Amino acid sequence: MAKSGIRDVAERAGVAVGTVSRVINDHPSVTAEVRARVQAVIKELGYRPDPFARSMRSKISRLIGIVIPDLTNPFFAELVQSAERAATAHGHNVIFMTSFDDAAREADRLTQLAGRRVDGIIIVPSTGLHTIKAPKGLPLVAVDRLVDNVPGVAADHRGGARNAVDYLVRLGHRRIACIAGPAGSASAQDRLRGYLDVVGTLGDRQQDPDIAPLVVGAAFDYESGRAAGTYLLARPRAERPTAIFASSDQQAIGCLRAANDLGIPVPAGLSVVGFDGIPLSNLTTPRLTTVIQPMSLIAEAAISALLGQRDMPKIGKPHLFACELVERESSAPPVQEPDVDNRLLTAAGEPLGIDLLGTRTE
Amino acid sequence: MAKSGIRDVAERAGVAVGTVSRVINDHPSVTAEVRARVQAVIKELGYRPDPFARSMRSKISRLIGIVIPDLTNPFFAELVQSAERAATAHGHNVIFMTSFDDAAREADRLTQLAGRRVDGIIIVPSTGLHTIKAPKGLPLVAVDRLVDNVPGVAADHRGGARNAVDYLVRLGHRRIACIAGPAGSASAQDRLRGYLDVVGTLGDRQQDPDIAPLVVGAAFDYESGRAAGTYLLARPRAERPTAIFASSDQQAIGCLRAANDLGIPVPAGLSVVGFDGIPLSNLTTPRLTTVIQPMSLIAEAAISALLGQRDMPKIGKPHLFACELVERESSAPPVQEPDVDNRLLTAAGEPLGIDLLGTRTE
DNA sequence: TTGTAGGCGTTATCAA
DNA sequence: TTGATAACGCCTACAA
Repeated sequence: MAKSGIRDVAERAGVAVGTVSRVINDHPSVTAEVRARVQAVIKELGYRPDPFARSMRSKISRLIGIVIPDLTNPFFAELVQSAERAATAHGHNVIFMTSFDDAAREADRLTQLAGRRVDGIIIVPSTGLHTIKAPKGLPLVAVDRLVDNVPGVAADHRGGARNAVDYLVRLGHRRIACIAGPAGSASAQDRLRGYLDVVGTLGDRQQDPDIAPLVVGAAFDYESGRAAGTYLLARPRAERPTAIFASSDQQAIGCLRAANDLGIPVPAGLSVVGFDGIPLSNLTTPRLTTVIQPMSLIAEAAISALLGQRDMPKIGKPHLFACELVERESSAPPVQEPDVDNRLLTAAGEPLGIDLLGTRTE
Repeated sequence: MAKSGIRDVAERAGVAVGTVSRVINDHPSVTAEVRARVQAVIKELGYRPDPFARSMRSKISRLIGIVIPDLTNPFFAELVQSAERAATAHGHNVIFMTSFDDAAREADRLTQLAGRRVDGIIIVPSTGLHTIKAPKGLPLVAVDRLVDNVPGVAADHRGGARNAVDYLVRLGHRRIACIAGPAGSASAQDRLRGYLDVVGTLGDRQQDPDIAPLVVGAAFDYESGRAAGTYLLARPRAERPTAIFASSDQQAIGCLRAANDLGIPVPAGLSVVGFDGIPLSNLTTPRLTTVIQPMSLIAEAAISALLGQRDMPKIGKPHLFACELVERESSAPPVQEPDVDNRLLTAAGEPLGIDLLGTRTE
């Protein structure tokens, strides 16, 4: 049998096509009796409305686009998975795209999505982007990395970072280094700010050079974390940080690796705290103390903002979700150090690559 | 200005709508001059053909669906990413869906995809599935986990496993355990077969009970790997395997963790070999010796089979891609053992959960 | 090569 | 509440 259309159903049910349409779309003004009859016929004929014809008229695709820089990042993978679940719950499907963290490609993807007439777009902006050329009239929400001209939802990166570093301070650490994320990432900047919030108020820098910020920039991935960790740790013990706050779990894990390569025991000789709360963070050796972002909450909020049209965050006033610090095995109080001449430490105390917070490159 | 349609373009260019359509679709029978003029107008007006109207007529959506069990598995994440890249290269977009490894949900997703009129579907079947109810007339290709009634492309799991275990044997190991994947996974079965291929021909079992297969089943994730590893290693040294072949990198990494928890040094006291070649495998401590699957090749092959319609693997004759064994730091020759009474080992030599290869549950 | 017109399967409008 | 009918934007014979 040829696939049946709405008119087949109408005819078989003895009603007009309009009525069938109303039944399909749950329009209130249909008698219960008629509705039942029509639905019976629909089931009988195995009728499935054609999404194209439908969208052509209604201008609604029930499709949303999601663009992320890199699915290899487990954090984004979790985001995509959660978003898909939420979208499905709202009766929508998801077109997935990767920007490979490239602004040009990202712009192209956005255009494609607009061409597809998606109902909305969720985007994790590519690094370095601070403004997005959104197709006119297309709901867009930025997730995780916030930008200036688009509504956003994200974790409270700054607050989370603050908690993490504060925790290290309470543990007794003073020489706390920070592996910052890429300079172009808004979330990386916020985490760095959180770090500086705490370290900056740590006491009198004249008295104790150790408490100066020690920051090195790196990409978010494992390997960059390892490189940054190696850089930070490859110096005499007296100059070496006793704790490292990494801007991502992947960096932190790379850091663990670096410490291991250098024969530095964690947490005995070094405390490491990560950020994100990817599943793996709980399975490393030692298990990673980290700041967990409530990913599924964030994804759901983004989706329902996009689809529900209510609760849409104002531009410039993003919705922020609190993070949770989980204390695991990679952090501990610093060990007693052999006497050292503090004057030798000045060099190490100098801020490194601190221009990360410099002017934005529009 | 209201968004312009094909007739606006036609009018503005002084041609008929049919001609414009022909230009859009690269139909050969259009004068170069006319084509140029039309294209100029298209650009001038910023005209974008409506995909719905277009698909409604042509029955082609330029959309493909991809359904995987779990994006949290970095291996699948890489697959999705590669597939998206390949699909984009073919002018298609990707609708992404998660089955959460649940057959019912998977079936529902397939139905949805069919309803969307996608041009084809790539699926990593959920565990335990050996046959797929494919929507009639919809090109479908199974990736990684092969099923009986659908064309498939995957890595040569069995060959890869064989190489890995063979490598351990050449290193001098005899008591080689295998952490098998879930019983329902075809790829897990193939890897187990590869393991058995080698261990089964290892010599005279009557003479040397050590060479009997030692298999324990587990899910593919970290935690299951850790549990399985703990189970395998929590016995007297003399009965303990000297090498473990895990069916996934995640399992292997969990295993590393278990070994560490039990104070067993790797590779000095235990060799571990994984499977998949996820990025993380190169960043663990120690770096993991593993079998790398050529994911992007596999994804590309799947896409071009689906879209190119040529090179479509025959049902029952899947396209297999060779894996590469990379030797890293988690494997080494077994260390000299203290004398032990071999007769005590018989129990450990018994196959465990070997029914993994039993009859399929259709 | 180009123009014309019919129809794809729905939804929306307007009467009844 | 229901029915009839005109769009929706495009493709594709078929005719010129």
